[in-house]
Amino acid sequence: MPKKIKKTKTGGIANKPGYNHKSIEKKWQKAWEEQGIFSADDASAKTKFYSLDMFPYPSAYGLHVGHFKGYTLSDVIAKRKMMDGCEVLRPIGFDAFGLPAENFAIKTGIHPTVVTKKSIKNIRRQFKAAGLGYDWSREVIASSPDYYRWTQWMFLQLYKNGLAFRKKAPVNFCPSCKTVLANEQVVDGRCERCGSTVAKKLLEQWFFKITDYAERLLEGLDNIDWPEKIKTIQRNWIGKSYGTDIQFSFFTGTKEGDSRKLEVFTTRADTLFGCTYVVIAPEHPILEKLKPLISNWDEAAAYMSAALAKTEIERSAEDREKTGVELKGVRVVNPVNNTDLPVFIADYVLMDYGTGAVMAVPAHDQRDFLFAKKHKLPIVEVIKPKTGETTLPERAYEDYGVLQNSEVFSGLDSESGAKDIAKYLEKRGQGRSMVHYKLRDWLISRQRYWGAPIPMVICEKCGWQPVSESELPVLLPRIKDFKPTSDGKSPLARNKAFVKAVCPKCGGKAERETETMDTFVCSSWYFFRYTDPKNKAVFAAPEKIAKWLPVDLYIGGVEHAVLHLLYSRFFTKALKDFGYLDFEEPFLKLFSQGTIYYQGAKMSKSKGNVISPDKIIAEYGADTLRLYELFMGPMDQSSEWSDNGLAGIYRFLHKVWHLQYKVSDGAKDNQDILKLLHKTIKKVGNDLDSFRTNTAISALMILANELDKQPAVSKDSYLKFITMLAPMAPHLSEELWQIFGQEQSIFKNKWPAYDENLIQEKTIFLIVQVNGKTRGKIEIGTGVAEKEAKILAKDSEIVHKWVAGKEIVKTVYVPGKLINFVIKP
RNA sequence: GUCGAGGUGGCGGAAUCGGGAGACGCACUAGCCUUAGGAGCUAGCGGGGCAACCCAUGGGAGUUCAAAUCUCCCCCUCGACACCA
Repeated sequence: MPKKIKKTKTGGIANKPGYNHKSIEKKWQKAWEEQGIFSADDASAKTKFYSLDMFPYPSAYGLHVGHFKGYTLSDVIAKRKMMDGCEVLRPIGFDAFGLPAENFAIKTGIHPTVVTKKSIKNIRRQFKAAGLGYDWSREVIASSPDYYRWTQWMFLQLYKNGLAFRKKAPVNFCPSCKTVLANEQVVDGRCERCGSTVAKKLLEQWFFKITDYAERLLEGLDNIDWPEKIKTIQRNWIGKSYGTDIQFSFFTGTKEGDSRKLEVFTTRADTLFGCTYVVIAPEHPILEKLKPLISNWDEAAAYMSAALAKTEIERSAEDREKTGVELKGVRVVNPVNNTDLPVFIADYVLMDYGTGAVMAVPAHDQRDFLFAKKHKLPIVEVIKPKTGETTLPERAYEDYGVLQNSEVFSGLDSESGAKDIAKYLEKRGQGRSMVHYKLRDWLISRQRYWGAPIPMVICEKCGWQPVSESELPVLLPRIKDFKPTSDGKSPLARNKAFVKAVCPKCGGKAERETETMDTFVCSSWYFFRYTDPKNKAVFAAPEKIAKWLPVDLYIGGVEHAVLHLLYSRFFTKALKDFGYLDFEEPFLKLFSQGTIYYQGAKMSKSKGNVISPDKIIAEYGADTLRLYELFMGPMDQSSEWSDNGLAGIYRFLHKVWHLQYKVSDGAKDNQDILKLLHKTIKKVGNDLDSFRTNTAISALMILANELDKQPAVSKDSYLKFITMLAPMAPHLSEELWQIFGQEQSIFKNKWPAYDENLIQEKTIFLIVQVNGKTRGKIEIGTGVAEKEAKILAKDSEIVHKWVAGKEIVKTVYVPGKLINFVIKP
């Protein structure tokens, strides 16, 4: 339990009202909404600014304070932009389909429709209570038919352009959620949602061909202002590698050989002479064709089915144990030296990367090394380390070096030798330079109820047919029995009325697809819909898209680095190719807020360490919560929640409130105060521009402390101070603004400008160092020249004391900063 | 293992360009005020030393008149990926 927090009393000066967040926050939230202060005007001629927050999934538990860090930051930036004269689009909605709502519904027995509606209402209330300035007129809810109609439309566009297709493949299946999952949703072999161990199943499913866009998804990263960290995660996920596809022909003992070829992929063609066997993935389709040649087929077949039955965890848990079976009766020929080599199947080779087969070079690849040791296969060393030191025979030597035992290539540097060997193979039609990616196609089918139905029907005669666009949406029926089953079928398959369909092509008997789409499909395009959320003719009118997009600032958690953020980029590129857009990167600038930890762990319902904003807001107010989260530290760093930290912020807001009683029209500020004020305006502006809210607040605290020491404060200075505070503590600032008789909202007011002349110092303190150690400072005029400064410094007591007659061998002068005398010891 | 981010008081952090280390806030200590204090105000608050001063930004070396900041090596923490050929 959080310990009791020290509270500041709300009273203060006799007969004058104290700071009461409860009354002012509710009042302004209502007023802003009624006046539409934060609504975007499509017709505005001002510079547009599209500020996007990742829309939340409507958790039944509501949001915790950790969620508000990002939302608050973007709210501050958006409000600042407004005050800078921009027309700001700041929408919000709910990612309402998907497993969290559905799993909660299954647990409680309440229908997902009901759960979702209730959860949305609660989170909407939380957003409003935090003073987040969203344009509620543009709210989108992904589970509502006028939204998912367009999700289905998106599917159809992808289908028509060959980017949505069915494929039978080993897919990830979560036994607890009873559905297949995308690669990106499997973390460490476990379901991202429930943590169950994911099984492999061979199923025919719907995929989006994101792999077609691998290169563009990679290239696009170079031109967007995203954190390097997230770009790196995406680059690694796409996983481009350059290498060579090499063809090994099968050796049958005859001169003609066999017309069938085995293609392997390698990034190390330089090691080809060291290849002593080849390995094929157990799922490789070529095995079926080789069956007649394989004398130990039963043994091989047993290994294949065992490999398929293994989960990712089992397969990687056996990390060092390299199992496999030799395919007796099959051998291949190394194209460079015509030696014939044995062929193995082993599950350390993956089907869905490269060609699903590798050339094994035990001397120079650790995995092959372990396998060769275990199966007593020859190890041929073809690279001599340049340094003369080798890791063999303990382990494979994997670095580059000088080629040996490689016929004409011996003696070459192995890194360039790889290119020479690749060229040699290419000339003879036995290989080619090739690029492979780790990225795999996006599996979007889900055997679950709570999602957008896939708009396809299967006809007995015509096969799979898309539902006509005019028939959309394919409505998700409200069924009572929405629980998933283990038979691999969607709950919708049990609903006869839904399944029954007519073929759009021949008009004959057909059946509707009963699977629903991955919820990440819904979130891949929602930022377009915000620009035109009620349009019934198109997903968003072209002129609205042109007006607002791309998104200027997207703030959200790093957890979507390879999920939502990759999928959305893919959708945008595809829509551009279909002719709907003229840009292909949706989010120009991305910022990822750090996680808030509590009691040493990420806040989560399951760990029981969540802090609800409701409680904090009730006790201290939204402004305190906001300011505290902005003050905790750099916004991109994770930090630990501290109950005590709130108190300091609460005190600061009280101070700001009570300062109003020192303000009078007649009061004039002295030069020091004016200088500090203008310095603060400059600093807060710069800090907010670079999201350094912690130092911006610090600067405002310093100014407040100084103002508090004055007997009186001018109205002008106070209002400027309040204006700077407004994006961060909107309620208090608006209230004070109002108290001083301002008519329009503070957010319609301009961000204050600073006067450079007022900031200019007339004198500076020149730091005096002796041998690089600071020994004091002297006050001199800013215009003082080097020569004069030196004389003044030498004349000072500091130098007299520390130099004391010793010889000055060198003087370093940094204008306006310091002077350093280097003396003989 | 690979890649990425980081390591500064009792704590969160500041130092934006290589130029006074510790801003601002929390916690703590003393005093004032108060019927009371979990309020407010004043002062103190990295370590050592009576002091002059000395030491100090994970550890070690280096560059420099000058290093939290730059270079090299090492240690630790967190995050991402992880049999990717």
